[in-house]
Amino acid sequence: MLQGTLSKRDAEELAAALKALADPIRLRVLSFIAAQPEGEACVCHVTAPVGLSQPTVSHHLKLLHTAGLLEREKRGAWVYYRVVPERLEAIRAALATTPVRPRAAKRA
Amino acid sequence: MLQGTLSKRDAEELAAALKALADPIRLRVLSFIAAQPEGEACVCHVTAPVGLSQPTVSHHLKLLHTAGLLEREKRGAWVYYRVVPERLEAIRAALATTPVRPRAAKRA
DNA sequence: GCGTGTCATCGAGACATGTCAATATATCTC
DNA sequence: GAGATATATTGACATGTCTCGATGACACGC
Repeated sequence: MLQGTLSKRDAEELAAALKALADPIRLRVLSFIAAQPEGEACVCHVTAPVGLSQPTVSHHLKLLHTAGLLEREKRGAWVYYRVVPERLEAIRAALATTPVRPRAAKRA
Repeated sequence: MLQGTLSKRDAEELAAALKALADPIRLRVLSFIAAQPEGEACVCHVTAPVGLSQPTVSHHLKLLHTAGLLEREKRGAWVYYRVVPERLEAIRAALATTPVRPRAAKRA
């Protein structure tokens, strides 16, 4: 997708997605959740590893969710977050400089 | 690289690289330069397409250069910038969730 | 050397972001 | 319903980022 000059709208969209990723805390949260055996984690489970207050973690989770990188599922009093690999893959594909191989980005 | 939980340092490094990309102007600048037939462009050539002042464009170019995404070459009064595809590729590789195929990330 | 053109840096203003304490909302248990 | 636990929202503060005009630094041609 980085072949021709990006349109204003495309650039803004891609930048918004990258902005969600461009934070060390959010990257750690994302990788932490992805690394769970069940592939999911509730907020209270994430707070300790990153060493920040619960509201702050909640805020980051919200940003990641809004960016489509995490999906949210409420189960009782808990809220479980799970990574959306397709979304991450789409962002990676958007950064490809070499012509996108037809197969690689196909599965949505 | 997004397999285990990212270390603090790795997360900060990757976040810094993504921060350089996470701006619509910089994405457009990057794609614009990459789209040039010669693969390079001088500052004055970039200013008009993005519609911002010269100091602002210079600032963005500096950020991209600092992040290792652009290389700088001075030729007379002009300064030419060129995309460093390996750097972009490294960032893409760092975002891979699926186990990295041994071949893909090999060429540094 | 002087004017012109290109690029970088500086300083300042406007705005966005990360963080927390305090509070609100929701759920479960008793 | 009261108390306890989990999560989200609010308000406030500090810090970072984007942008510009003004200025500085360098190269070229006369």
